[in-house]
Order: sequence, then structure tokens, then C-alpha cells
Amino acid sequence: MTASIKDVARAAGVSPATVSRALGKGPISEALRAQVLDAVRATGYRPNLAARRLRSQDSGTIGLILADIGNPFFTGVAKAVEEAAYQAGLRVILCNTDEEPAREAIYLRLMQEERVTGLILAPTRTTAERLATQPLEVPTVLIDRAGPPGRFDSVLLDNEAASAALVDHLVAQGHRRIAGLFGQTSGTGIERAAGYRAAMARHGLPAHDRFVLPQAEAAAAGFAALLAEGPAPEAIMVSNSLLLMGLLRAVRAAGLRIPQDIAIAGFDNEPWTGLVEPGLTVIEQPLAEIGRMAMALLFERLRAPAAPVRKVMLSGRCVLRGSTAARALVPA
Amino acid sequence: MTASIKDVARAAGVSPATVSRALGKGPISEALRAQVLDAVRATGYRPNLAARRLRSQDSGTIGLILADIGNPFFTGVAKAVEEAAYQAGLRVILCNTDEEPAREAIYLRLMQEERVTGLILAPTRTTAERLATQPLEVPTVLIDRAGPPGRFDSVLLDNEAASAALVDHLVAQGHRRIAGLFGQTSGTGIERAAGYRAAMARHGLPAHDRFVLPQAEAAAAGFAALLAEGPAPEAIMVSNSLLLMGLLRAVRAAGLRIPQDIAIAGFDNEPWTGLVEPGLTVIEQPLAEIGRMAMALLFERLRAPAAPVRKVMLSGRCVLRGSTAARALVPA
DNA sequence: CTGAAAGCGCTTACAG
DNA sequence: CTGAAAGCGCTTACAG
Repeated sequence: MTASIKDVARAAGVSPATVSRALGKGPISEALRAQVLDAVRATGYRPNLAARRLRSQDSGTIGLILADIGNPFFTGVAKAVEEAAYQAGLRVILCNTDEEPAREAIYLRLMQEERVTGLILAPTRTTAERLATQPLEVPTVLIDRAGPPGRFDSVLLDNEAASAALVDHLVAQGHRRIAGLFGQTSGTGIERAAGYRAAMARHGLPAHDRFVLPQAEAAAAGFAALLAEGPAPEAIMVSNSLLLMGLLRAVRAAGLRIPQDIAIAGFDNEPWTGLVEPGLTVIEQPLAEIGRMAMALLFERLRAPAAPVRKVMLSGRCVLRGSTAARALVPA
Repeated sequence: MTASIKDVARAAGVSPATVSRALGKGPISEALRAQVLDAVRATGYRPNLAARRLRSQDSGTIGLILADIGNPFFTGVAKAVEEAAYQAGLRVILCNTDEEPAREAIYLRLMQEERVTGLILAPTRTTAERLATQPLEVPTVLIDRAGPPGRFDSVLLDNEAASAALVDHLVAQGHRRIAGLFGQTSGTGIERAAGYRAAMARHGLPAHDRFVLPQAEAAAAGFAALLAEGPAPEAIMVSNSLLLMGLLRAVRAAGLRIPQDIAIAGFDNEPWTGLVEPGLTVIEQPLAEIGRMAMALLFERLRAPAAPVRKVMLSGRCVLRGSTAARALVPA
């Protein structure tokens, strides 16, 4: 039904090889090229990518496996990846795992069956651990979440430093009982918790934190648990925007004022964090830079498969807003 | 480098055809199947999807072309589409056009070159018009945005009714000077504007609206223009959540109180619309239902290519919040 | 149920 | 620069 390269060849009075050359690279005279392009238009020919891939052994495709397509962090990174791929003439297959290791496994297999040129992956903790013993056969760059040490090119936020910056800020604002809620499914949550604990210890303060599922509802439950466990915290930090949203709801539902009764802070400078009263203090991540850097590392890897593994650490930016305003400055 | 079906056949002591049958359908004895599966494990064989597609003339893939992957409306729909595709054993290629007709054209062509089984598309106005004269060769379902009448299966919100519900509500709250800002790149914005105008006319009120780019910044500019054009509106409705966000910022920047000085309302019940003070009145769309229905229509179309074109209209739900509270009830 | 053979639509050495 | 031929890795009539 659809025209094939043979139909075009017949229409142009040339061989299929010449059509292929006219459409791709390869030497060809200008006269024949024009002839072929006319025939392409006349026949409505569209190359069959499956055939092209099979023959050339090059999928021309990048796989992008993300934990949550509804999270603006990932969509921001995805846009940058897609842009870089487009510039390089590559396609992107975008996969959403919803933080489920089972879906990750399915997509990882699929990417191998698609014979993708390269893979960019934000693994759950479960999969990150599996990666230590079952290496992937595809050139891969990890983003946002670390894998087994020294095995994968990766682009990560300096999570410990970012958490420490938040703790330092809260301490400077006069807070001492600073609690934390951290996502348990990703290495990122673990690192942010570690940064929080280290910073608290450095200030001589006791850590008080919990790991929860990265969902708004889990943050509410975690908040309740923190309250039940001891003296009410003066401030709470959380490790991602979903938790921040849940925490905000829970704090409001408890009738607590921000920041008078409790200060809150989190990660990801999403538009709504600035729209909500009194504005939420967050760590802003360089989304586009993460995506671009991931693609750059991938291209380098494709060029030099045996080069040493690289780990790029990017810094977050602390965006200070009303939710962590100094208590002394706030009218009671 | 990677094992092919021949390697598996050799390892299992059978023919490639038998390996193919063991992995797919086709009749095969249990004994041979087990033998083959062992060989698959031993060789680490992964089928080459490009080869499979080329031979079977079936890509097993659905194309999903969306206008803005950063918009929760589209990610919500995308999740439902992906879920339905997964249940049916199909893959999804997700494409983001950022409302740019040029990128839409590129992806439309790509989908044909991928020989996708079917396509789900939210076209810009430009592309929707082009579709009238240049029909697609792929079975296609339009979502969110109408195409040329009677030519494409589609799943749409009843936009005129939704806009009318918002206008009726605002009128019931005592507002008369009700203005509107509508996205100009999609048919949806046009329809919502039409619904607004019709409802205003029905109430004997003059319409006062502008079309703007679907961006938060454009809403701010549009708001300023509305103010400059005449007596200040008592209420403003907008046609999507990006505009609602921009409008909220602009209203606040102008030092106006919501709803005392101005009431606002819009579309899409995103989490932040409930978190922001005083809560924003919005039309909630049935995201999952839109995605599921689109896939259902697509499957029906594949089953019966010549069946009559179907257009499914879904109703929005009006979520009333503080941003449109009655003026009389609000303390001044 | 099983195998040998053909062929999906391309690209790419190989000659000329 | 151009063409004839081979072959990428599968699946699927066709025999048996």
C-alpha cells in the first residue's frame, strides 16, 4: 500500500541504491538527486524506519526512562534531552515508570529490544541496586539518582550540599528542632537525608526524620508521625515537591501558621511554590543543564566507549521565601 | 555482538522458525518450547524489534503527539493512554510539540515513517486546519482539540457548556462585567471563547475578551490590556491553567484582592489551584477518561476502518472555590 | 508439530 | 557517480 524505495526507483528511472543515496549520504550527482526527490514527491514515499534500522544496525534512538512524567523536574529534564537529541538527529523514546521497579525492568528490556543507541535513566533504588550485578548492554547515563559507585556516567545534584544549605539557613533563622521527611524510593531521598543529618550533627542538633513514599499523602502521614514522636518541630524540610505539597496541606489542616508556628522548606522551584502563601523556600535544580549534560556525557561515551566513568555534580540554588522567614521578624 | 535468533536455534538444536514460534504464537510442543526458552536464557537473546516489525508489517506502536508535556492535563491523559496501550501489548511513542506547528509536522512525518499502528493527537489550530486538506495515512484519534468536522474520531470536552457553566456561576455571584482571556493556538481556546460569548449574550451582558498565547506571561499582558480597554472587570475567566497562573500573578501584582476586587476562574483542577489563596474556581476535566476513550476509539477504528466517524463529548465538572465567592458574603 | 525457503524494505561493500 | 547483489534479523506461508 505505501510506496517503497523500489517504487521510487522505478518512477525516477534509477536503482534503489541511488534512491537511498539521494535520501541519505553517499555520493550522487545533483541531476539524479533532483530526479529522485521529484519521484519521492510523486509517490508520497516515506522511508520505513524499521527497515533502515535493521539494515544500518543503528536505531538512531535515545531511550529516556523517567520515574514520574507528572513531576516537573523530570519533564524539564526531558525537554532538554529531547532538544539535544533533535539537534543531533536522534529520536527519543520516553518511558514513564511511576517509580515502579517492575515497570522499569520492562522498559529496560524494551530498550534493549529496540537496540537504542543510548539510554538516560533515573533509576529507583531497587533498580539502582540491581544495576550493580546486572550491567546494561546499552551505553547509559544516570540522572538525578546515583547507581553503583564508579560504574555509570551520571549527572547528579549535589544533594548533601543542598540539604546542608537548607539546614544552615533554618538554623540561621533561629530554628533548632528541625525535622525532615525524605522519599524512600530513590537514592536522591537517601542522599538528601544524609546531608540533613550531617548538617544537623555539625550544628550539634539531634536529627529527627522519617522516610516515606514520594507521595503527597505519605507526607501528611509522615508529618503526623513526626508530631506524635516528640516535641513539635519548629521547622521541617522535605526532599521533593510532592512531599512539599503534602506537607503544606497537612500543616494547614493542623491549623499551624507558616512560618510563625512552623517553617517549611523543600526541593524544586515549581511555579506554585512561589504562588502559595507565604511562598515556599526551595532548592532550585538546573533542569535544562541536567538534560544537556546527560546527553553530552552520552555522546562522549559513544565516541569513547572505554573512557573512564564520569560523574558530574551540579549545585542547587537556594530560593528563600516566606516559609522560612525569621521567627523574630514575624508578627506573632 | 548480540545473540540473534540463529544463535538461539543453534544452542537449542532447532530451527530459527521454531525459536520464533516458541517466543511468539504458532503451534509448538511443550518440550521444544522449554528447550528454546533455556537457550534464550543461556544466550541472553533479545529479539530485535526492528526486524520483527519489518517482517510482520506491524509496528505494535501507538504514536501520542501532545502540545505540552509540561501541562498536567496532557500528562494525565498520557498516563491513561500508556496504561491502555500496555494492557493491549502495544508500545507508545510520546512526542512533545510545545504548540509549534513545525514540530508537529516533523512528528507527524516521523509517525508515518515509524509505521505506527495508530495515532492520538492534540493538534494546534494550524495543524487542525492543514488536516482538512492533507489527511493522515494513519488511523488517528484527536483529543482535546477538534479537527475538520466529521473527518476524525475525537474525544473532546464540551467546552462551550463548560465556559457557560463558569459564566452562569459568575453571574449568579452577582458579577456583570465578566471578561475573558483565551488561548489562541488551539481550537479549544476558540470553543471556550465561543461558549463564554454565547453565555454572556444569553445573560444580556457585553462580552469583553482577548485571545493570547497560552503562556503565563501572555496572560499578564492580556490582563493589562483588558484593564486599559475600559471599565475594570469584576471577574475574569481564562481558558487554561497556564493562563490562570499568569492571571493570578498579575492580579496580585496589581494589588487587587480576590475575590473582593476581582473574581477569577479557569480550567483544569491542578493541585496548586486548591493550595493557593483563596482557592481557584476551575472546570475539572476527566483526564483518565479522555485517554481511555481515545484508545477505545482507536481500537474500534482499527477493527472497523470504514465505520462512521465518532465524536465523543465529555462534560467538565465545576469545582467552586474562594476565587469566585459571592461579593456580598466577603468581608470588605 | 517442525524445517527450509522466501522476503519484509532498506543500506552498503563491491565492481565498474 | 551508478547499479547489481547481498544481507540485516526476523516471521510466515508452504511442505512434510
